[in-house]
This record gives sequence, structure tokens and C-alpha cells, in this order.
Amino acid sequence: METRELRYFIAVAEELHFGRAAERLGIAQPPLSRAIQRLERRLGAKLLERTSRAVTLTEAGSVLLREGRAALDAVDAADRRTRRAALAAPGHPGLVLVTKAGATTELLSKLLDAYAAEPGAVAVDVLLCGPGEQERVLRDGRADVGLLHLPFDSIAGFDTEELRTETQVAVLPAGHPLTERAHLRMADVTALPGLPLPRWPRLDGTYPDGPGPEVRDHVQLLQLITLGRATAVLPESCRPHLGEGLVAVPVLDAPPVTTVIAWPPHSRSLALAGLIRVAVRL
Amino acid sequence: METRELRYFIAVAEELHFGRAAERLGIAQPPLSRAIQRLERRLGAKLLERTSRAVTLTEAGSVLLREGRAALDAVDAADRRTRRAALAAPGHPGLVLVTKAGATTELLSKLLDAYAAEPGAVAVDVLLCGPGEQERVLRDGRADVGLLHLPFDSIAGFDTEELRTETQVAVLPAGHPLTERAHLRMADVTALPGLPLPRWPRLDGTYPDGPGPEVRDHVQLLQLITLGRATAVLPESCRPHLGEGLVAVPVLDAPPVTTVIAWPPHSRSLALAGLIRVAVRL
DNA sequence: CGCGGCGATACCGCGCGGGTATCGTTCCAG
DNA sequence: CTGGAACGATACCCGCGCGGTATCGCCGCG
Repeated sequence: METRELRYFIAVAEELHFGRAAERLGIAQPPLSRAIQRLERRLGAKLLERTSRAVTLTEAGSVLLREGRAALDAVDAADRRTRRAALAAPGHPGLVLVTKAGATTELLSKLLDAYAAEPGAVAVDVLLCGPGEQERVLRDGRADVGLLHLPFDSIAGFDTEELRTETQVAVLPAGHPLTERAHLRMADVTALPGLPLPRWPRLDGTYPDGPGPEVRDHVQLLQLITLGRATAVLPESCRPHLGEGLVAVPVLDAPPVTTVIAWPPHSRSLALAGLIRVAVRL
Repeated sequence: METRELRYFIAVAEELHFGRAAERLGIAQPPLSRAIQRLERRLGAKLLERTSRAVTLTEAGSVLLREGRAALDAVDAADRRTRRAALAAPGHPGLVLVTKAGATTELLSKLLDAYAAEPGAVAVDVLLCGPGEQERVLRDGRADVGLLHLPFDSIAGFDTEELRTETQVAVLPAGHPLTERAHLRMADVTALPGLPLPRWPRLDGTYPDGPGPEVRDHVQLLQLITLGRATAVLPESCRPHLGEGLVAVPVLDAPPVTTVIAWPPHSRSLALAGLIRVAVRL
């Protein structure tokens, strides 16, 4: 199976429409039809059920969609990591670290400082991305190592080391009655009249339905809270970044947040090993 | 990057010799040379250092070798799992479970029986293979799920659930002086005069150097111990299989052995989920 | 019933993958 | 010092596969 065939199949499986898939791939429709037929013949498996009105995935087709995406990610990762290894000075391949935009910068900067002080440290690029994207970025080679946050991120398929665990706090506008309390419970926070929890974008950029305002990043979020339009439950390490007008109150029954350092299991370069060693010692 | 290019590069990187690599690939040497050149040009990376006497990997080349193997495994996995999904009756894709040949069959048969009794259970094929091969088999799609044994097997890159932990025992020929003891320590067992620990084959089929006899499987091993030519430290679940002439003595400081059920993190078919649920409940 | 949308088929050209022959370099034997 | 052997690169040729355009066959709908 060639990667081109995989890309073609995935395009069709996602669009469920040969014409649109061909357009997305930048080729004409007939070669695409033939490529899929050839792929089906070679695999000995019917991947798509087509009538002249609709295209649907078969059982085998949905298996190939899932497995094929993972395979393409792995191929892309090989490509990207090889290019990066070639760009860097010999013996000094740079590392790319990915973390959630807006997550605590304090742990990260401590890590980067400590690692930079190590003998033989290499340049570390930091890549910030939205929630849920990090796993993808780590899998397809855009990054070599990441800081993930359990239980929000999935660490399926990565090697990890736990770095630290922290409790969560409710962030409220100053002067709100609940700020008088020493601690809260989730039930106190989830249904505050006039102070809904915000809605974060899903992976495809759309927002779930609900009462809260749509937010894209933490700056937006904190501003909305200051304005008395929302509230949020965040890891306690956000405290130093809360400016005037924001108060944090511990939420006793919010799940603890664990920060882990994660990396693809087969990539064991010296530089990466060094960074991980420093992180664990922090 | 096409999978053919990857296969070609990996062959050369492993043989470090264009002629032999071409032979292995079943093509002539000149097209192989050209393919590698084109790959290097497209990646913008020098992968191999060649003189007319020797071929060596560059830094970027060894990155591509490592990442490329993982990528090819993922592509092969997509291929194999799609074929299997197509063969099975619709809605009932069979599962392939891999475990170490000679490992305890008792847990496995309990698992298979319990799962077969579930509503909606699908056929489960069992694949036995040598130590260390299971991870590969699980990664390249020959199996969907496996029983691995920590700390011997690596679970890097898989999702796992622990099934049970057991202590280890020394297996000795009946009548050996140590069989009088209620328990032993590793130091007692490792340096027994005339009773060396056996040598298992490595992944490439060769054996490490040492005094012990070469063994390929557990039948061989137990026979050698019965004959008074070797000893071994095994999980205590081996006890029911020890026939006449073999005695097991607990080894207090041997590392405990944990049996885990492991599966590739992105494969979440209904059938697999059912098997895992049954395993965890056992 | 005719039109439009969609996937399949027919046919064509060219570029790429693969083959054979040969070259250039380097090491080594005599 | 020199000729041969080993090895990767280059030159050149062929055929197939990939991609393109034109068109067909099927089906739902106005």
C-alpha cells in the first residue's frame, strides 16, 4: 500500500464524495475513482458502498480510515523529523516542545532554564497550540515532546513521566458573594446564575451548544470573568496570572490536574532523554 | 514520501550496502541508487555517507531509519487489519490475540472462556510467538491485542490494563539441596555450580555468550532442568505445569511479574473493548 | 420525460520505475 | 607500481501506471 493511495482513500472517506475529494487532492475525479478501485482490488476488500446518489463506508473502510490516519501521521512524522535532523548542526538536532497555549508558563520556563544549563543541551523550540491539538502534533512529528495535562489530554500511545499534580480553583470576579467562602464544591460553580462556564472550541473549530460565552484562549477567558460574564475552574497554578479583579477559591471536589511530559515511545534521542531527565528532577 | 521509498531506504540503511539491499528488494542496484538520491533530494537531507568502499548513516539517516520503521509498521498494520475486517462476516471482525509461547495458558483460557460467554463475542484467534516479538506483532497489525509480561516486555506506545501480579519461583531438579529451603534469594540461584541459567535467543535469532545452555522454548527448558543441566526463575503460575522431577522454591527478591493486556491506542473496536472489559473483570 | 448530479469507463500521453551496460574511484594483491 | 576487483554513480532505453479529457450509465427530481 502506497501513501498516495492512503491519502486518496482518506480524502474520499472523509468527504464521502469523489468529486469533492478529488478537488481537495488537486486531481481530477476519474483517476481518483480508479485509484480507489485498485486499492480495493489489491486489499481484496470493499471499502466503500457507492450508489449514484451516496457514498458510505463499509466496515473494512472504517477500519482503514482509522488505521490509515495513524499510518499517515507516522509517515509524516518520519518526514518532518528527518528534515529537522538534517537542518540542525550535526550532533545537535533541535527539539520542539509543544504545550497548550495559555497553560502555566512557570513550569515550562523552569524546565527550559534548567535544561539550557545542562551540558550538551540543544536548542528547544516551543510550539503553542489549542486544546486537544497537542496529541496530533506530537504524533505527526511537528513536535518531539509535549507537556500534557491529565485528565484533559489523552496520553494514549505516548511514553510519559508525571511532573506534578495540582488542585483546581474557581476563578471569580472580585466582589462576587462566593469569594467570601474558604472553599467550594463543583455544584456551587456549575450552575451560577449569570456566571456560566465558557464554551471552548472543539477540534473542528465549532462550539458546543450551551449558555456560556465562546472563548478561544485564556486571555479572553480571564477578561470575561473580570467583566462578570463567566466563571471557570482552572488549575491553581493560574493564580499568579490573575490580575486585579479576579479571585481564586479552591474547589474541593474538582479532579486534580496532573502535568506530564510525554513523547513518542520510539524516539529516544540523546537530546530528548536529557530534557526528560531534567524534567523529572525538577 | 512513498512507502516504497521508505522500504528502499530501510533496506539500504540496514545492509549498508546498495548491492545487497537491491538483491534483498528484488530489484537491480542502479534504480535503488537513484531512488535514494531522489529521496534525499526531496527531503533536502543527506541520509547516507558513501565512499566507494563503505556506506554509513548520517544523523538524519538514523532518524529516518528509526521513524521510518515505525511508519512502515503502521502502514502494514492498516493493510492487515483492513484485510481481516473484510474477511470476517459484516459486523463480526475476528480478533487476534498474541501471547508469549509457553507463558501461562491458565489466565488465557479463563479469559477466552469468559469472553466467549459474552453476548456479541466474536471469534478470537490466538497467536503464539517468541519473547520480544509480541510488541512488533501488535504494532504491525498481525495481532489486535496481547498479553504482555512486565518487566520483560516493553509496553511503550500501547494502552494497557493490569491483570495480575505474581511472584517468581526458582525451578530446580528434585533432590537438589536448595529444594530443602523454604525460600531463596536471587544470589542463591544465579551462581549455582553446574546449574547455570539458560540463554534465550535474541530478536535476531543469535544467542548471548555465557555458560548456560541455549533454549528456544519452555518445554526444552523444563527438560534441561529435569536433567539437572540448568535452572530458571519463572513466574509462580508455572507451578501446575511442572511435572515429576521438578521443584519450585519462592525467590524473595526476584522482581514481581505483572501480566497486562495491551492494545494499540487508536484501535477501539467494539469487539476489542468487550474483550478488554472481560479481562479486567477476571 | 428531460435535466442534472455523480461515479464509472474509454482512451490518450508522458513521466517515472525498472532494466542493462558502463564509468570512476578506491583498495589491494602481486 | 600496476592491474583487477568491488562498489556506487551515470547513461540510456522500455513499458506501465498515473493523470488528463470526453463520455457513458444510473438515478432522483422537477
